[in-house]
Amino acid sequence: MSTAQGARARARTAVTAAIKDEARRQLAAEGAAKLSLRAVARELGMVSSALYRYFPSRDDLLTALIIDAYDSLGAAAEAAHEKIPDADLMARWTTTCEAARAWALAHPHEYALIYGSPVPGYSAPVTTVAAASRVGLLLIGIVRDAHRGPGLAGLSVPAGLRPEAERMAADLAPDLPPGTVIAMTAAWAQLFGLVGFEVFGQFNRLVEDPEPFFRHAAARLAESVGLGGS
Amino acid sequence: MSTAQGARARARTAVTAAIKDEARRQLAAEGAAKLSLRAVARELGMVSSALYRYFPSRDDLLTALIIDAYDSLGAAAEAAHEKIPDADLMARWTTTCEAARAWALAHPHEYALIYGSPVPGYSAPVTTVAAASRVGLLLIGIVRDAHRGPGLAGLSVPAGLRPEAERMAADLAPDLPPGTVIAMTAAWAQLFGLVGFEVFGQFNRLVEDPEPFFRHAAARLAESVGLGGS
DNA sequence: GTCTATAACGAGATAGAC
DNA sequence: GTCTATCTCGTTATAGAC
Repeated sequence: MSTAQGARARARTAVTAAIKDEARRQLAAEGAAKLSLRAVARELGMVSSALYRYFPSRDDLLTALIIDAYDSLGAAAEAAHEKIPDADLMARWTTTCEAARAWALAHPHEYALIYGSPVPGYSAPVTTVAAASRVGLLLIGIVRDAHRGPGLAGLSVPAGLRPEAERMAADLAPDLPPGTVIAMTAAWAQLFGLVGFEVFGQFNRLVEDPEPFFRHAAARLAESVGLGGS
Repeated sequence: MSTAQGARARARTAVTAAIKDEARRQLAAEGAAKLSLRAVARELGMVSSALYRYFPSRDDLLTALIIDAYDSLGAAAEAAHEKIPDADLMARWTTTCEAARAWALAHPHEYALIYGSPVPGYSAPVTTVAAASRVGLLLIGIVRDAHRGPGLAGLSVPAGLRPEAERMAADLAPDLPPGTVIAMTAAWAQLFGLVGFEVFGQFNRLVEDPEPFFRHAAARLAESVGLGGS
């Protein structure tokens, strides 16, 4: 794709990338709320109006950064996951979780952008959901493979949650038991609860060596969706 | 205490409260990053320098808002918890979790302030930790009571986590088994992972009725620290 | 002593004329 | 695309009212 580009298109992608790089730098320094097209332009030696040829608005630049962050996280998780043998379900799960944690620690400001407080006045468009789902889909795939093997019992759900569980299963993974889909959704949120607490400093002065702590918590999360022990 | 106040002191608390109220309003509208002393003063019909009689700096105002938020959350959780009979450990746990969720949904911007992305350039002082620990202490108390009863087995920890587990137990709850302390810390982070995903909209278009979903997840969290079933 | 108001600083954002 | 005049901000020094 990039080899087939003309010079004009190549220049355009280069400038687009430079804009996003500078925007990410500002994200780290000032936070998403203060991201300003003018400041990005100034730092790049451009005039602010020139930026509008690349991003029609500040919100569109934000959306691009969000999609990039989700994709970067998703790609990191997928790359780590691919190296594990298909049969080792538990290792596939924990490796994926650890890759998500490692990415978040390496990119705390982009992590804050996608899993932190919403940016005031900004509402993410539907265009972001595909990228946002990548880690979740990876985890679903692992649990799906576990259910292909010998009889793995579905997890139970209380009566009041039954309709929601069935609706969610139909939406997300019709081949999985509803109780498992519920447990996976919770595990997904809980995984990012653990990651967020570490990245945002909530564990400071409390957990001294977060890596083995996280490793253990991720393994227990796997059990909560029916993988491994329990 | 407040009845023994003179007129001077009463006026001072009233102005302090008005400043914080207005600051909270701006928090909701613009986010913590854009909290401005001048804007608060303007809205109150004061001059910005007058605010320095009440808060020595913008960061001190932020700190006060953070402590207030933690205390408000803690008080809500404690009030809900108090109504449950001591013997019903599972209900004490789930009620506390549900109170935290309800508070977060009712105060999303204050929730973002304490559990969302860090405010750029601001670092929370140690003064905040007492208020920040209230919910955690509540949960520890429940599990402690569970261990007072008949033989409740401690949870296992892998060898690599053993030293950390023992250090954390010594710090947080010397009377609880180290594995349980680890599990509780993870459950605490996971609880706010669930709450945060809902408050920040990550469950939009995914979980239609979050209340029974959360109720079930909180009950399963209780099991993960050794309460009830499992 | 306790407060509020005026004025100013240095730094940065912004809007509009050119 | 550039320049300038006018905003904002946090913060301080100072002077005066109660």
